[in-house]
Amino acid sequence: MEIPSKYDPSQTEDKWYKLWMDKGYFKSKPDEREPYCIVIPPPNVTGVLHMGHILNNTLQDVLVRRARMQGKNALWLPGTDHASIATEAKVVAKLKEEGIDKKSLSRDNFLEHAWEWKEKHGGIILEQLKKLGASCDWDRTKFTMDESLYESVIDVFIDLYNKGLIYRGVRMVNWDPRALTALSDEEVIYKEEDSKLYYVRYKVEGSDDDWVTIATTRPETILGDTAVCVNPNDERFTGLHGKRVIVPLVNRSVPIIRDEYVDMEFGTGCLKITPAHDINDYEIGIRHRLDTIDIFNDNGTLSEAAQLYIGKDRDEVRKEIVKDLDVAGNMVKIEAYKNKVGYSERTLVAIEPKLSLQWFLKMPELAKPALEVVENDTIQFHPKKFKNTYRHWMENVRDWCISRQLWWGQRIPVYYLPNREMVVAKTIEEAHAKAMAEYPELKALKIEDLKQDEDVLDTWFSSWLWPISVFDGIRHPDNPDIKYYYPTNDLITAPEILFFWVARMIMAGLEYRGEVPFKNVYLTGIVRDAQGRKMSKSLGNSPDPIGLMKKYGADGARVGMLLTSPAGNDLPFDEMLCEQGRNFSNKIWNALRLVNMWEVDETIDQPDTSKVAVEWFDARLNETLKEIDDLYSKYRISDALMATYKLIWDDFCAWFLEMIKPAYQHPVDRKTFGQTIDLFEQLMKILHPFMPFLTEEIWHLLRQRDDNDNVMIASWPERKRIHRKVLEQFNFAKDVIIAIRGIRAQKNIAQKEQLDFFVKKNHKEQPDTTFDGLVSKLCNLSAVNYVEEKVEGAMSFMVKSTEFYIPLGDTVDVEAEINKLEDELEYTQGFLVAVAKKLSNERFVSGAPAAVVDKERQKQADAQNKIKVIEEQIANFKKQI
RNA sequence: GGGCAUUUAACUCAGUUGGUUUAGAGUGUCACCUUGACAGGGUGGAAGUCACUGGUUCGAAUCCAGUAAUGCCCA
Repeated sequence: MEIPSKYDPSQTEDKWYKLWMDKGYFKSKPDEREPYCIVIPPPNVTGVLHMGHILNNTLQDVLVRRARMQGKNALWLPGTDHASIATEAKVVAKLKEEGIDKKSLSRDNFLEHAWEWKEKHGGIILEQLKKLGASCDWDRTKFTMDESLYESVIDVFIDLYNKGLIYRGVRMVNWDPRALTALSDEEVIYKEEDSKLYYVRYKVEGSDDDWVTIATTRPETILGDTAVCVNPNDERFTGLHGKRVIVPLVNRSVPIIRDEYVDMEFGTGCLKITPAHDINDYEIGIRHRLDTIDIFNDNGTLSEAAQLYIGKDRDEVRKEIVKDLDVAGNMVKIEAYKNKVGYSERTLVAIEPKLSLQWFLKMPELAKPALEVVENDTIQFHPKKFKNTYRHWMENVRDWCISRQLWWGQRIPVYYLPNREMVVAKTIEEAHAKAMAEYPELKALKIEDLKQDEDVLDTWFSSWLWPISVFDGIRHPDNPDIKYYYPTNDLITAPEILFFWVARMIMAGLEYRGEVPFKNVYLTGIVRDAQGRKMSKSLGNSPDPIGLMKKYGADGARVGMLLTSPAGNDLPFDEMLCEQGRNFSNKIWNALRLVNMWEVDETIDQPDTSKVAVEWFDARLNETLKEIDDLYSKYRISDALMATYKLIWDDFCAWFLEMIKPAYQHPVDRKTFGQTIDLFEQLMKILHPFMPFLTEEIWHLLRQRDDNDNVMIASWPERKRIHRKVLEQFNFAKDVIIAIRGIRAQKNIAQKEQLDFFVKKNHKEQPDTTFDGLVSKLCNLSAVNYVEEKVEGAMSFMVKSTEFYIPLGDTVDVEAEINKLEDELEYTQGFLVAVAKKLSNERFVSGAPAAVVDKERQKQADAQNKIKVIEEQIANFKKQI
């Protein structure tokens, strides 16, 4: 059969993925084997695959495929989260396009639209993961709004409420005036921007012409001012203590208060205080018992409390109030100023700090044990440096605002009663019964009188249960799945969500299972473009992952992503890396073509050269396998890939196949052929986690296979004892071969021109001829001749302390040789000086360990010997001039 | 402003508790090779004051201090 010279992934990928699926190889159910489990960090249901997903999911697939090959019962459990804000925003936008206003819909009606949208678009990203080769157990796909997960979230809310960990409070929250919801700190993106600092003067009450000038970036909030604050140590303002000032435009009298929070250097040293609209002002307000005046409506327009500009948008009001303050004679000056403004991650509008009633989860009690398990390495972070970051956060943790003013999500199970009390219950019926029991005075209470909280829970309040709820371990803590798969093994995610996801999963795991949710956390880097910018949709700087897979093959893309992505380091992505991945595919493909086209002759014996070659490569494979296993155990995945890459490209293709290659149009012996196929198979197993499709294709082209003989379920190679001696022998031979090639290159001698070759015997030692045949074969030598004396007029070189000669007759350029030898002499002498200096140092000889000193002595002897030989050679050449 | 990292070849990175020749890899680059698996290839080169300054040590890319630049997190 004719095999094309280029590997074509489009011919293989879908075929093998389908076979793996049909065979049910991705499926897992509890049995007596050791489990290995990864739960996917659930991608946003609105999402499409981006480069970060490729990186993250390739890593997971590598780990899970290897674990499966190691005989573990491997489960990679997929799913998506409902992403309340993002999804709701998408659905609202879609309805708007259809001319439907969200406000005109009932809650249930809206949710119908949302579910419809989810059914239609929610699975895209999972389908894309299949293209990547992801070996997830798709039958177990979960969604954070599935009934069992939904109910788990509600159960947990009720439980934590009953434990006194959930409370309702007024807090300054990050308000998104477009999405009309509070956001967590993590959902706010701060951007530095050019804005302005406005200097506004307030008249001192009761004075004729005394003024106080404040500086602010937000003049529109003046309408909500309830104080002006100075630093008590600021001598400029001692005369103002106890006085009051008049807030411009609204003419409200407010006190001048003193607080050390005020930075005397900043602005005028005088700070206006708006407790309802600034977190710091809010805290000062509490300290000084100030009034709070909330001047904004939820949508960012001004409320009646503002007295002026009622109903106008905050941005509009800023422009108007600047003019009006100027007209009123209050505007002193305006300066250019850079400050940081928070924006909503989802809707991209500026965040409004706002006081509102929200639900909170107390963190300190939950955080303490969650810190402990990381400190004592029950959970290990890779790389370790994130332990510090984690500790810092956990020691300064703040209560978690878990309510969101949205519809898409788990609705808070709190019911308000006509008597302004509330009950927490799973259903309205239960709430009713509970209310009747708790408040006997509400005899006539009807179910309709109960009003459920309008808000839903933060999406992370679902995700933090993910490793438990996907196994239904909240509702049924003793079910076989949760008992078997929990704790899971590895979690692979981005450092950005270390706190608001990873940390909280650890808290939930300890709270609800009494056990950590995973043992290792691998933090990936962030995929950046060539200029170091984070890849994002808005910048449009991300390549299309599906396009990449088409162009370079899924295997090529996987290798490309992994090649330079050590854990925790950012990855400046370059398509060149995928090209390298694709080239690697092709290299392996062509190794297969070579082996496949050999004709096998049953009658010929195995040549010694092939026997030695097989011995060597087998040793080399085992040596590298040990290294690879070790790298995996340290989660150094890109290093494991590189070791695999070099084993295949350099050792197998460049060295081994050349060693055993029969002469042109000659057959190969049965034994060598069989051993080669065996070794090739081993390599495909080792490579399989990285390049699942290519390896499966090659596996089936290497020999006839039974129906269930697929590399995906083959067992990971067992390590054998490493034959060290043959590795050393090869390394020596390799140096000799490289030196001969160097001479060929330098002298422009074609490979097909045979060379004579002499080795000067070291008198004391019996020469080791093991690799002579291979040196001869690979370098096209007439023979390897051993001589007692140096060969005159020949090109020569040294490996260790052995001299080699290649007579080239007239073609030797004596002068060039002398120059080359003199360079080498100079280097070796320099080296010797360095070594000698060490050895002449009394304190080195007495202070350093004996082994180190011995090594230095050996180096010295080698160098001295080498210098002697080089000097002789130079002298010989000089005689010829 | 506070905290945590990072800085090694043109690029991306290794370099373990200080001692494996005067620091390695992959990619790129240069020269040669239209060799029969592969030009998506082969062979052979070049390329680094290990950010800087001091210190500790017989010995420092490695440990310590300071400086500078960059990144991330928090305020």
